[in-house]
Amino acid sequence: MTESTSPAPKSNKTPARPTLKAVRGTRDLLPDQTPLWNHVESTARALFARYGFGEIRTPIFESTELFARGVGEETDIVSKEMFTWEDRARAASEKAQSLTLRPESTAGVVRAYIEHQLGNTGNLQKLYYIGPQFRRERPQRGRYRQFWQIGAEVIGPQSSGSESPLRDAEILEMLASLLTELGIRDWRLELNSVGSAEDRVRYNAALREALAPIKHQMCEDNQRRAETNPLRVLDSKDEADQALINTLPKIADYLSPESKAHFDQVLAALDACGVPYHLNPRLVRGLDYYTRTTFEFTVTTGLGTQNALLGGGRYDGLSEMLGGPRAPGIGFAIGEDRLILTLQAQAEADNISTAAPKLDAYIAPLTPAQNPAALSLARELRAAGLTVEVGDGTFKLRKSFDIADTLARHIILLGEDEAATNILTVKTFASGEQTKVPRAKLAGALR
RNA sequence: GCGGCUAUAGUUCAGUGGCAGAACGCCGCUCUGUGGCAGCGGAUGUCGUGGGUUCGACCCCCACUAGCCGCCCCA
Repeated sequence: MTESTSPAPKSNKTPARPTLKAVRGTRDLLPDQTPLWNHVESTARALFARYGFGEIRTPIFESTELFARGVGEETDIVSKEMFTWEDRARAASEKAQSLTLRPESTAGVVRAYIEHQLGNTGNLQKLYYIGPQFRRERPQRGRYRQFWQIGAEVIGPQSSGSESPLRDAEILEMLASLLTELGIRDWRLELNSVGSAEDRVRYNAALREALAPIKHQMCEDNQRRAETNPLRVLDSKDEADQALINTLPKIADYLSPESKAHFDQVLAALDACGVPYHLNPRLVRGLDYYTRTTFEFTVTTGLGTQNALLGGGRYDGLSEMLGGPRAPGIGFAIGEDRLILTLQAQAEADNISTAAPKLDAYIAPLTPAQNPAALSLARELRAAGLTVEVGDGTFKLRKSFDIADTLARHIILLGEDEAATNILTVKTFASGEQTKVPRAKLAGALR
């Protein structure tokens, strides 16, 4: 912070500088918001630790090619939603390269897994991350250009058990526990298997064949999807097309015996844990890398049309797509912004405040002469672990009380008497009780 | 990227082609070491930005920007 010692004289003629604002789709989280964010994040961290996950922090930008190869060139995310720029070479030893703000984190995590040869440990890697992601979409409630995801990946060589249906079920059970622990009430788990890469090829062919004679009866979007990505037709919300969509072949009928057995074991483990789910044969994910188990948790409170709270699935071929060893994996990403919106909407419905808790004490020096002693007392109490704010001796007592009541549970009056005797006057707002407390016993009395 | 709605005080919102408003909040006083209630008083602001129409625009028109809703997409 720099202090301006010689303020320029203000002239009425000086045109005001244009106000700078957070750019479209980004926002500031102010101190009235961040306690809830921190609560969500610390709850997630503690829970992930119980499941043996460790935190990974990957760069916020990566080479564009990573996302092109990992997420898929043809996906909307890569083809039209990325913040990409050309980073020019600055020296002969540097190469110009295309860089991109990460639109999701799984590709980066798998890149790190390959780069650091984490598979060579032979152990299953359980990694989680919390951080911002960037997509150039039209902003809306629950959809921002910089948004936050809390995600986790389970990945490793086959010998580590990374392909086991137990991993899928463990992830889903963990998510159910997290949402429950956070107090999300009306979550719903939608579950599907999109099969192995080979299953998908056969299913896609069947879909195209089934769509060919009927697609012209569908809406424009679905006609386009029928050509470019038939799976996405299943996702369509177009009401008029629903009847036709229901006649299309089901992915379940195209799963190989292995894929089906895998999925059945996932379901069996979920049943054993008592985690409720809804099979949704039309649940397909937008990223190319998903295979077999795919899922989505939705909520009905607070999000409007953006009701997907989190999504994820298995990505058995992603490592190879990025030039790495065979390393099956499964992961998810929670839309933290949406999670917060849901919690806030619930709190509002319940008439519960999400405000930060009050400070333990507010110290009110009664005259400016008491200011130094007030700060010294604050230092002592803070060192003892209390949360403390200090007023100012120029404030009138009434103002001190007003401020103190909005901020803190107790007010400590520090005037000449108190300074002389080292016995402080403490008033508790909740009870209205006022007592004299020796300085040495103050910290204990305020807890 | 497409369509619709919206933008006025710190906040929530009224408002009329002719002086910019209310409530809450904020500040002061009544009240010099005991607040919250009450009474009285006070300050709020480029009426989102830029153009246009008009004697005159916060109001009508256009463009832009941003937010919200739906689509698309996704978390």
